[in-house]
Amino acid sequence: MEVALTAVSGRWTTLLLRELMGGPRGFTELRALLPDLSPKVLSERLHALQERGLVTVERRRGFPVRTRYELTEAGRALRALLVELYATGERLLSLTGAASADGDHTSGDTTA
Amino acid sequence: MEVALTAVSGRWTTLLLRELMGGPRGFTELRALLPDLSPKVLSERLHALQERGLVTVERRRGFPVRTRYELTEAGRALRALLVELYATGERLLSLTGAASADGDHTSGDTTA
DNA sequence: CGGTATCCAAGATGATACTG
DNA sequence: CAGTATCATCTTGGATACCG
Repeated sequence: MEVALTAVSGRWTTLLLRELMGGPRGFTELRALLPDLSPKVLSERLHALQERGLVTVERRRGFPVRTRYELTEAGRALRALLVELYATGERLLSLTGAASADGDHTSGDTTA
Repeated sequence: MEVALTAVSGRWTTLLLRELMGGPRGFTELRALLPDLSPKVLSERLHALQERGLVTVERRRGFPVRTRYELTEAGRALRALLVELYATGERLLSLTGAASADGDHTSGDTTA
């Protein structure tokens, strides 16, 4: 559990992984997707993900420089965990009586 | 995802939840189960879990004082997440080439 | 038994500015 | 475009001692 928790822990990490699940992204592109994430922290997260073997980087020489961050198979293996985090979050919100975080799908039934 | 992640984040939190999954426990009992967890941090975790509605406390007057910490329904709703954390951890370990944490079910192939 | 109060060391995070 | 360097600060976790 430690390794899984470490993989997704740290502020912005889950959001960053979520963006990468949608396909390869560049540095500035990620900055735009996550506007409140400072370049320093983004850089740190990306390096951490690389060290854990969850992300690979591909650099295209030329001008301007192009970089692509892409999930490895191990990185993609986190999808089920992210889904479970989301599902558990929803369950918690309904059990503890808070409002849903995004659109209104608390309507009929959140018990499923 | 934030709420689910918050629920299980923090050092010792998953281990603490794991113990509580086994049934109600007392403070000193938890200390014994998690020897390296200081009383201050245990106290903090327990309060945090209460604030999030994941744990309830029952105090028995008399002597000596008896306290029982018990998971609420919301707290028990975390079981699936803990299981997924474990499963994802295992998957990560085999994909990134580390040794398995428990029994050997890495048999097939770690060379890829 | 069941905690709380203090103090301290480390790490995480963020703002800002600068480089290739 | 794609980062790194620096600095200040907030948050965590742990050791220890003490209280009801």
